[in-house]
Amino acid sequence: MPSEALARVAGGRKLDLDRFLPYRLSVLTNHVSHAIAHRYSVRFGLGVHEWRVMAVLGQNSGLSARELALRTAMDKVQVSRAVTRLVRQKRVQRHPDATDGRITRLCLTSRGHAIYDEVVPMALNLEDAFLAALTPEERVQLDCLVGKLTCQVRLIGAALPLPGRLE
Amino acid sequence: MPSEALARVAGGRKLDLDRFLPYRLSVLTNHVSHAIAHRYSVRFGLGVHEWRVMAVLGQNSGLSARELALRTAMDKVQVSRAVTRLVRQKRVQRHPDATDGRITRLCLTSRGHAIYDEVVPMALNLEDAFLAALTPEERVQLDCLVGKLTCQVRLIGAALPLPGRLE
DNA sequence: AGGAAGTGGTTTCAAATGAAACTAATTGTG
DNA sequence: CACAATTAGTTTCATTTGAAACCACTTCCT
Repeated sequence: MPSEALARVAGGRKLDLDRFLPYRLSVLTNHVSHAIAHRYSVRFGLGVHEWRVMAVLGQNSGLSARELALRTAMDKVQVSRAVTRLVRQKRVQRHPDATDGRITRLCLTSRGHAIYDEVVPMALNLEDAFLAALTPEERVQLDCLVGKLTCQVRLIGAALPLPGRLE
Repeated sequence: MPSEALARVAGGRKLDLDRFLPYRLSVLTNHVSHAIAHRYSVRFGLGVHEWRVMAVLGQNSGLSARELALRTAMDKVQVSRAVTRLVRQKRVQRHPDATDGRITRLCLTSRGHAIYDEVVPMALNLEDAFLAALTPEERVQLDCLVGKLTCQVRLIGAALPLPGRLE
């Protein structure tokens, strides 16, 4: 009875990390994020969160912090901090909202826009470089699969509050 | 000439975050990781890194910290800290290596194994829950695509040291 | 053998993070 | 109108993280 170097059985199945999808996804994503982040961080001193905020503002000027949080999947604290840094660097500007005193509307400064216009092609080129490994059909598949999984993970996440009711 | 609310053009293309693959992957992965981590963290006080170490040791007992780092895609500092915590909790044991005094070999304690045997089915069930969104063929596709992308990202990552030579 | 260079692993220190508390403005309600 | 309940956003504090410096041991080289 070989006692170790033998993965434990669980519900009849073993856990093999190299075939465990969440793990593989995580490794893949970390590498991708790092590769991209590395490029613009060395060039502009931009962190991931800062860049995300800029990316969304570049597309959609005048959002509030809360709206940013929704669109970036960051929480409001992260948004707040990223915006603070960006404002300090004069890459983003705050404008008080006309009708609601709690809200500040955010947009890129011209300086911010200049950076945006430089980073976007970097990001797109890097995306191209990754996708170069796939055929056009495979890219369509990927798009579809990621969409479905994202949708599914939201469903499951919604059911999460329940503690250990999985088994 | 509509000056804003109009994404800037970059090399002829706009950046639309919702269609930008690295971003979508990142959001997806974060949700998945969180969903899983949440479950075992509430139940066992296990962090992501600790669980990864345990997962690998459960499969392959007696690895060194460096080998763990390779298999988990964590760096050696993270491994060191995760192992320190796990040892403190008596979930992992260190054994000096017979022939190389720098190395310590690591393995799960019986206590660690018990946890492993409980977490594995949780993880597998959750994986099933995600994959339930896909047909069997789609799962095969996904497997293949993730493999190709992971391979590609390694290639690109290897070329990374070059600073801004992308454009 | 003996010192330089390399490796495994831990520690240190500054910066990033997350959760909860907090401020300020708004909305709702009696 | 006044006062509780919400919402936007910031701050605080304890913990985590990442990078570089740091030991201890081994290997390489002469």
